[in-house]
Amino acid sequence: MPTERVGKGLTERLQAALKGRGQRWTEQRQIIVDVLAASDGHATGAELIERVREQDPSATPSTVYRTLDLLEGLGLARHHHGPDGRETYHLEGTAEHGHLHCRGCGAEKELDAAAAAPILKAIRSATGFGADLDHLSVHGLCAACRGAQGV
Amino acid sequence: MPTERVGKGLTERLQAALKGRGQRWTEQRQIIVDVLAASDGHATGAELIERVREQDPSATPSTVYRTLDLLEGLGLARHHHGPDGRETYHLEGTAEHGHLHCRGCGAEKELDAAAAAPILKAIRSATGFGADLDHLSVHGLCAACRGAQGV
DNA sequence: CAGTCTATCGCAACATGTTGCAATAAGCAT
DNA sequence: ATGCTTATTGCAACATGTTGCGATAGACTG
Repeated sequence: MPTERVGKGLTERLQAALKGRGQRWTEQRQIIVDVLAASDGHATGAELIERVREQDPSATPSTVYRTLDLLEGLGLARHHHGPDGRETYHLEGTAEHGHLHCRGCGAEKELDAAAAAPILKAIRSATGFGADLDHLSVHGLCAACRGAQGV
Repeated sequence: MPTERVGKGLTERLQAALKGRGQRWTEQRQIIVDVLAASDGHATGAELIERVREQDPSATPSTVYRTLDLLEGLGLARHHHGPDGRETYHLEGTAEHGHLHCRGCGAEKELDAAAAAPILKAIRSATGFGADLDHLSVHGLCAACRGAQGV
């Protein structure tokens, strides 16, 4: 449980992608990818920074955020905004999913691709938009809270 | 064009609501409500602060944000998060609506209640959630950008 | 009208991100 | 190996919000 290193495959894919664009592979980037892989659910920027600093105290927030941007540019990481506007990050590879935030009980549920399909379809036919499931955050009342409030 | 004051009705409703809870009506709150009413679309916190300061240079961010929280607690104002995590605020009374952000061209469109109805319905039947249209932000690609990218 | 209670205000510090700039160091060429 | 180019880093400053605290000032009491 482990400080488990991310599979070789990912690191090498990354290295290759960077090289192709004239960019560089550094120890810090390795650490950030590892941390991201280890916190495979969602992690806020602050959490990531803290964990990266455990392995390299010299790391600074700007480096971490810039690396996250880079990883997003490469399609290897994603971020989305929580109900409070804070961001959470995760590695691509986790199944794409949206989020449901209940303002009644504070619960947060994931919305997987299958469940989301009809929603994305409705968005598309109503608006023409092809929605990003990873950026879809729905705020509202869950079934239980709706019942409790008699809505 | 007008520095137009908000209708008497609203101010008085506010005053009454506050008094009932042992809270107070102040000049600053009047100004903030006026500013919010004048910028009836959406305004970010920073914009609101700037406009409030035009009328009362002594106003501070904390006061403005705390007043906005208060107004939200009274159900008189709302906020939601933009694509960059920044918040935007508006007075209740503006028609409830969601937002569509295109990551291709950067366009931002409003999603009115009629267009959103099938979407909310799909969310409800897929998840049991009763979604808040005011907090619904969809990120994705608009029809034009999807075409351009051949998606 | 003076006194009291306490909501509200302004300030200062903090939290999370973002950005500009100079110093460092990765990767290539010789 | 050595040097060169320039991507990356660290720092410091900034932007947007949030929070704690002492001072101010509303609103009610006598």
